[in-house]
Amino acid sequence: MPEGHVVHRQARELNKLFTDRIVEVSSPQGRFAKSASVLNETKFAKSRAYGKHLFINFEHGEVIHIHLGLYGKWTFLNHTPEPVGLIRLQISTPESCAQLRGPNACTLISPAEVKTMRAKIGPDPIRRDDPSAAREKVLASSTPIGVLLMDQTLFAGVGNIYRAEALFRAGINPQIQGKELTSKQFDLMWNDLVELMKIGVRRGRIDTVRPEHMPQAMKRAPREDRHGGEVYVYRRTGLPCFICSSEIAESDMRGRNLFWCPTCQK
DNA sequence: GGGGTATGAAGAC
DNA sequence: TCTTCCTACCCCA
Repeated sequence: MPEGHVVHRQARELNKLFTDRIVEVSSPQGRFAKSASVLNETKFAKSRAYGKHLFINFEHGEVIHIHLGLYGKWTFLNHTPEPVGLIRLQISTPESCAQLRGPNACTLISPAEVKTMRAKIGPDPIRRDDPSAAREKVLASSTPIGVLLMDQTLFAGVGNIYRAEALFRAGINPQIQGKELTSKQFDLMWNDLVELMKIGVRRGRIDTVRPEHMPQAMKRAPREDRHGGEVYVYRRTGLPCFICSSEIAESDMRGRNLFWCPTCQK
């Protein structure tokens, strides 16, 4: 259940384990079996992450496109066990094994299709892409900024947690239209995402609480969050804001859970 | 054992 | 805006 930082980490891990290695490729669950058999015993070239999309290149130009969706998950092991659960894709060498479960997408695509997909992926804060085009679109949009932040053509790799946390840190109400933001606010938020997501890639978790608010954050109930990081608002509904003590609010925004502080994000 | 939930996004209306 | 897809895990009985 990843946002962009996780996918970038997975791309690195796959490269570490398999780049330039002849790999076994299989699909124990069967749904990717035909493509897997084409790639089996060929050389793994390189994996790359763009936003939440992962592309794996093989020696003869074949590419696997993977999108984890809500449930997708990679497991990395130093041995190849008997399959447990539904494994869509397994890549292995005698020393390493990567198992993919529950992806939204796992397909063999052509270089031309890679190009088409890449064109639809917007600037990625982790790749330090140029956000100029996204800035222009956001500042002209009558769509709420909370919706725009989830638009992968504008903010590739940003998901529900980074959305909520970036808006909180900027003191911006999620309902505000894109065009109500100033250029400066956009840049501050973009640069903040660059920083937050860089930390996310390094640590493998989402931490957004500034040092001065950590004492309040550490006082919370130990079971309060299960996503692993220290955050201001994500899944803290009804709990006191670390800055103003107001209750964190939750609502539905276009089918996704939205969290914010009604006081700090007027 | 069943129901609800989840860090996502495409496609049908 | 709604439905669908994909899987594991948690909570409750």
